[in-house]
Amino acid sequence: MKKGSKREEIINTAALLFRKRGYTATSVRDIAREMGMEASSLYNHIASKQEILNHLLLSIGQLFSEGMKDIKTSPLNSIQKLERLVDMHVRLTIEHTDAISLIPNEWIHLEAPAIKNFLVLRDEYEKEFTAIVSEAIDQSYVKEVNIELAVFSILSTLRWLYSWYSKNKSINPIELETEMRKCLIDGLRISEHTV
Amino acid sequence: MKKGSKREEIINTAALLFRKRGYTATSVRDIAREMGMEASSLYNHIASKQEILNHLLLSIGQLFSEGMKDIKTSPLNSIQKLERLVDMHVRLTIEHTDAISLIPNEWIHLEAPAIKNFLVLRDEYEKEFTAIVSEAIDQSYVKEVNIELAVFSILSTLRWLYSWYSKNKSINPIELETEMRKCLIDGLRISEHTV
DNA sequence: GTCTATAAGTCGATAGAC
DNA sequence: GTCTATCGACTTATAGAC
Repeated sequence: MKKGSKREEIINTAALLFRKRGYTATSVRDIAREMGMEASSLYNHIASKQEILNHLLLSIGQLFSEGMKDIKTSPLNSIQKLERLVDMHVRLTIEHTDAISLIPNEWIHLEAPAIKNFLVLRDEYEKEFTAIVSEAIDQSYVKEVNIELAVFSILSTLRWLYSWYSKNKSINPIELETEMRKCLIDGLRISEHTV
Repeated sequence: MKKGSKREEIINTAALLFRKRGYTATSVRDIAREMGMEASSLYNHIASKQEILNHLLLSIGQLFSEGMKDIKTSPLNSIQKLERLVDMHVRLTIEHTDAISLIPNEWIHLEAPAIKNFLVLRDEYEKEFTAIVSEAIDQSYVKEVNIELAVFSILSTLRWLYSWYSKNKSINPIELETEMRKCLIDGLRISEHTV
């Protein structure tokens, strides 16, 4: 496993601590202790604690934006795009568990102007997600539901998947994608027509 | 609207601030400012900041436990119980939005022994929730899915509902229950047999 | 690039006057 | 029950020696 720069090590260490204790409750000294150095030494590699949070959230936000763009511009139909979105969340959750854990809550500790950049990225992502669900309804792949609530429901689970994955790392990624599509798109109930 | 005691006012004010800024980033002085008094005066009504968090999380946990007990011991069948659980989350979210917002993340800031009490309540609740889904599968109301992942998926959305509701308070509660049951149990996809 | 020392401020909580 | 004053610990971040 290739080792990153010391800066990257610090950022990854911070991500783990931010996930476990929260951004505010994690001190620069905590990060330094975990790195085996003094707090002041960290400042040779990072500008501030805030910069770490900013970097983590905006870089993971970029990954989601790029993934969304690829799926949106693909030749897949709307329901296939929806399935690919679920798969992308599963894959990014497995690859960037700690950074992703900051998305639901810790973004509130971003300062201006970083917080605005993050919220713009998030809003754009949700709009594009909503457009795909809307298209799936128009094309009769999906039932007529409250679209905003359906998108919220799917994204809530996908954004929290990191907490489930943290405790179940041995699951096969393909199986996780399959199960998530069942839970989020297909539904649990056995329809009366097929019983 | 009946006004509570000053202690209750403080706790409700703290809940709102904890939701918006997080427990750690909310100072006792912040709570006092919102109450229009000095920080030291709060201590005539509460023992500590930690006591507020403890009270909020354990009292809301009690409400869920009691609701679960009522549903579990009811004469409903398993799929009806599952629907009632969704309804209960919706109702408690509407009635206790701020306190419920602390469940996904802020419990990590509980100290011993309160944190253990909270986690015992939560684990019991999840076990009983899982048992009901399991029963629904055995009785062929629900498809054969990864039970733990399905429960996680449903609870993720229900625990995050407070954030959607905070921005959409005008929705009719009955409609919200109906839509959540569709998203979480029935599924979005139109099955091939019914098209 | 790492250290020691420290600045400048905030934290939760308490003492004691009124 | 509310206030002013304050304690001691902790916070992020910087200065400067090596």
